[in-house]
Amino acid sequence: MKIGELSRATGTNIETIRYYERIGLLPAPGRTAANYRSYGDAHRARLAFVRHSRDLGFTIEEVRSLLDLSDNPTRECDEADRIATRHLEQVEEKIAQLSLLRDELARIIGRCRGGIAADCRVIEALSDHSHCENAH
Amino acid sequence: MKIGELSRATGTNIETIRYYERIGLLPAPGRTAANYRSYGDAHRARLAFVRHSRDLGFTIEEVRSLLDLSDNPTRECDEADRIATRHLEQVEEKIAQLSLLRDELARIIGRCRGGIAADCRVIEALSDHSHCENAH
DNA sequence: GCTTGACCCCGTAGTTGCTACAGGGTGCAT
DNA sequence: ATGCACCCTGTAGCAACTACGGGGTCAAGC
Repeated sequence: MKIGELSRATGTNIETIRYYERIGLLPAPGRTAANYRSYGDAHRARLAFVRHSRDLGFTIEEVRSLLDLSDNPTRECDEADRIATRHLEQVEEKIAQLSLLRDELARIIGRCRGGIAADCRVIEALSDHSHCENAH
Repeated sequence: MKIGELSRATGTNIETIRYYERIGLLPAPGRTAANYRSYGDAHRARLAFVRHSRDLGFTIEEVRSLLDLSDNPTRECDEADRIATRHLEQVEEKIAQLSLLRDELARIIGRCRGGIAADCRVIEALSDHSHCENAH
């Protein structure tokens, strides 16, 4: 298939596919006589793996390691487990941070009664960190 | 005070302070005879406002609008409220997304029993989106 | 008086993960 | 032959910094 078809099949921007090839995440495919990229099922599966991993929030470098493991199926999978576990920890930490943020924002907004900026609780709260309840 | 002192006082990288000045978020301060930047309390307060807003996740452009309101205290504060409310919605959406992610990751990792990559559930789950329970 | 070190200056390039051109070629239908 | 959709390459842009190279300034210590 040509790049446009692969793009539609995987929900990936064409520019992104070429970008992945450039940084060595996807192998360079064969070319047609007209120098068009020509992909097969293996390419599609690999790109799906990449997209799925990226959607789950893994960095490009993490995806590279995971692909590497996937390419060498006799290797121990400790590393995949380690990468995923560390990522899960990061996601959990991010959720905790954002929850504090959400509470702080809700508290700030809740105090605003409209009117002019001089009396605005949002502006005031931003000016003075000491009004905060959480560390952020 | 000089830039290093302001940096320590606000917990802001020196390069970041110069960057904020370059993009017009902070006013250019006076200079000493040796051409060193010289800051006063007003600068420190403004930078604290910026840092606090950035810590709360507002974009630079949002901070610009909020600073503008803060500089013009007779204006209506509807806009500050609108910016903060929209931002709160975005934070809540992000938390919801990350929570789905966390569940999916936990589910994937929970299935891994160690061993070689050929049998690794993490790799398998990444290869095949159909194993997922959530849309992401 | 001269060096050492901490601090400051500027301008530019790098980071992550794409996305968007500009300026061209290809392939098929009308 | 001419329109149109599709493809190619290479480079530049985005956010929000961060790092670097190559210099100037200033007080302290020998």
